[in-house]
Amino acid sequence: MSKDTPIRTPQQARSIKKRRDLMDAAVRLFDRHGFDGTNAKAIAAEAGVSVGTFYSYFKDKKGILMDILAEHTGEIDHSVFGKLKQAARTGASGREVMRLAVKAGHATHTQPPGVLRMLLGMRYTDEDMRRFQEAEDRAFLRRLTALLDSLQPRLRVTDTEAAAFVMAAAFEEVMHSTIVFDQDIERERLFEALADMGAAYLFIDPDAKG
Amino acid sequence: MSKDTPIRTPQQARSIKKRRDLMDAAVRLFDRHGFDGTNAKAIAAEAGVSVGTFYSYFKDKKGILMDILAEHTGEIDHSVFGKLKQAARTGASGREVMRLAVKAGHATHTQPPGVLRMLLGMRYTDEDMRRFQEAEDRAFLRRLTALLDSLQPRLRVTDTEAAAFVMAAAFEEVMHSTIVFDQDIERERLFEALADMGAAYLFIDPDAKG
Amino acid sequence: MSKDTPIRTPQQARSIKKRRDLMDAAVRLFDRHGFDGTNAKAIAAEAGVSVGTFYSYFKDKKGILMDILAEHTGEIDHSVFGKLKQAARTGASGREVMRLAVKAGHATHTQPPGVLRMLLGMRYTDEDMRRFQEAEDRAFLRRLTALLDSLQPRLRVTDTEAAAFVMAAAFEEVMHSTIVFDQDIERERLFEALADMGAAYLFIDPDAKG
Amino acid sequence: MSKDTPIRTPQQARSIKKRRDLMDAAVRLFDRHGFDGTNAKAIAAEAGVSVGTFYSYFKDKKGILMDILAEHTGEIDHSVFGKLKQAARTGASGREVMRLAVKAGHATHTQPPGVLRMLLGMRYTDEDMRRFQEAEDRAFLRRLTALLDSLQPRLRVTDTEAAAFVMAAAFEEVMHSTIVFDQDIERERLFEALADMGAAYLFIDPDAKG
DNA sequence: AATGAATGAGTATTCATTCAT
DNA sequence: TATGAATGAATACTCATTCAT
Repeated sequence: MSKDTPIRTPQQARSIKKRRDLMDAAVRLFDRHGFDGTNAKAIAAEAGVSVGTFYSYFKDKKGILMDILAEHTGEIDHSVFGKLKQAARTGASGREVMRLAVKAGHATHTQPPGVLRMLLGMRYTDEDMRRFQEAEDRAFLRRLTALLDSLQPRLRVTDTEAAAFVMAAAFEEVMHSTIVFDQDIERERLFEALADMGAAYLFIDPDAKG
Repeated sequence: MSKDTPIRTPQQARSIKKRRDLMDAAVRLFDRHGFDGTNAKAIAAEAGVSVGTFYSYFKDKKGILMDILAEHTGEIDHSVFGKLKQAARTGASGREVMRLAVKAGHATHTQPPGVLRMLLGMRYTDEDMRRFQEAEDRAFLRRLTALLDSLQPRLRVTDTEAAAFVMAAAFEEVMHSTIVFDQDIERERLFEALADMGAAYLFIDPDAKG
Repeated sequence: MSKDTPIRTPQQARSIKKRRDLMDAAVRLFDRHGFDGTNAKAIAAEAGVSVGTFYSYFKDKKGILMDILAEHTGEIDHSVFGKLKQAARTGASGREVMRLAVKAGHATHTQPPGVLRMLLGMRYTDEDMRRFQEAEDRAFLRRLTALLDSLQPRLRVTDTEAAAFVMAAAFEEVMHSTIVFDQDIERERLFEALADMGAAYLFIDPDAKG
Repeated sequence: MSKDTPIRTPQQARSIKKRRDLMDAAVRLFDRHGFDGTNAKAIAAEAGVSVGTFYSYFKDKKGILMDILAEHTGEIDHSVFGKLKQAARTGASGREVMRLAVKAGHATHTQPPGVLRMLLGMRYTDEDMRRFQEAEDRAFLRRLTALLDSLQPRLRVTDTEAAAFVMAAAFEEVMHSTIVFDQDIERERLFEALADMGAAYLFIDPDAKG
């Protein structure tokens, strides 16, 4: 019931490496076989340790997933919004800002495709995952809305919150589609269309220098 | 695969009804508990028949899912594209066409939310599902591209294929989000933003009557 | 969550036999290895069926135990109290009644020693078991108290409830000891002492005919 | 068994304290969670040392239990039998002796209820435990028999060995019941009944002064 | 003396699917 | 046609114990 066994937060170099190894192994296997298709024993084996060791570093099979996830979070926003704000401030046109956004959005998706697929799937399947991503989405939307607000009065949209939502939706879906599904259309054309969409939708004069 | 007990394609009225009952039962349970959370025995029980009977109507647990899916397909395209083409031909403005599209797109999602969630999740999880939906998406894109082409020369986009993709992506994601996830923003505002996005992105003069 | 899979209550002869076989197998293994030392797979194997079958007849590993237990219950009280009341009514002396009681109490313990040991152990270990046996004990005490009351005015005890408790405690412990532990003293001497104790403790004149 | 790292028998003060701490910690946890519900790591943590240290003081998880047990042994007999013999020698009536016995028997159970429950359960479960307690019981019976013999010719029982067994059984069971199980009857009534039983059963004239 | 990281065997339970009746 | 009893593989997680440091 009230058992102890707290999860080890490694300080020693060897411990840190082992944790790293386990997470890398997990990413490898999740990428190949998905979450349900991967079991703790296999992760441990792939990392060259025993199951017991796995469970001393991670509370759960889901635990290691959340930890992997956490690594990919936070950096994202900073890089994306940082770049865009700076561009807007230094006189870039709406179209240029959107092209940057597409590039940044793409750069953001660093996970192996299989991992991304798994993550996306679990949004619909796993309650914790849904909550986690919902929180992330909300935070992202707040920042995007703020960014749009800061671009006024160059914008043609007035409900920036809704506009942010629609833009984020379009971006996400296009990004994910190009990564996890086979597409007939080359990625570059899609990215260009995406940037064009943003430029035409959001800006009064997409090509006017800021 | 090469089994000798082929799946019954029911001709008799009673058989047809039983098949119907099973599919309805499955939808009910999938909606409540998802795909993995529902077992064949439970579906049979909910439909008031035995597991054996279930397996004489459907090859698989996945089999019934695919059959359910198949029902919801085809009708969709017709209704959506039919309405839009007619509107465009009878002098609707770009904005009006987009508003119609949003409405139609929304009307298209007739499945119970839980079923939609399950379906969306399985896109990323199940190979067969992915293939099925990829095929559907491709067909949809072809028709949407054709629709856009038929709207020339009123459009500002030239790569209609890419534009169709981006529009479809935005629509899908917004629709799905509003159905399966909790949103802070009211649906109507999102729909209006979506229509506005399409109008501004696609059309040279969104408010000009066709 | 709300899965179905109700436990099969067998009507067909073959089913009944299988259930019987499983329970007999379980008794055999519980007797030899105790509850924790026996796993469902082993019970199934001993009964010549698969684990799956085990779980279609019993909810749980504890389920089969409770079912085994239930078999040994109820008959007990009837036989014991029936005999004693009749003896008292037909003029038996206090001592004769007590000798009967000892005999009946002993006859009541029909389980194999290992099973009894397991059951006794689980009283202290398993919450469900504790509750079950507490309920049984309470019922038993009520009946025993009533029996004593019906023997008035031949008794020297006045607080029949407490007397019943003490008598039951002594009986139980002696019975259990002689069955599950090694004793230096021959069982017959213990039984005679037990009857003598009851006679001297409860009755004003233990040897007076009723 | 033939390992070369023998269990430390502490001579230094610090060692003795550590051993004490571990045993106290174990008692605390055993009381709360039982034997199976407590693991070596938890005991070590509760005592503020490492698992390794635990295993340098005790051979086993069972080892610490046996050591705890050993502490509670021996003192018991002395106190109980000492008091009773003295009372009998100084003119107490049979009833008075029995009342003293009840009081002493009760005072003897100093362990926390959870510990007692665990111990009682393990009698039936663990071979070592059974042997240990069997040995204790035998020794206790020998002394009790001797005590009874010393009370002759005031006794009505002749087979003092069997009488001792029955009395011990009744005492033990009543004590344990009142400690580890919920009872409807107040302890005092049970204790009075117990004393009355002993008086009436053992003594020719329970109220005659010795 | 002390630490605590590492090991890995062990177990209850579910469920898709088959097939004898 | 229909039944539902039977199968058995597959999986997450715990914990007593060791031993290199």
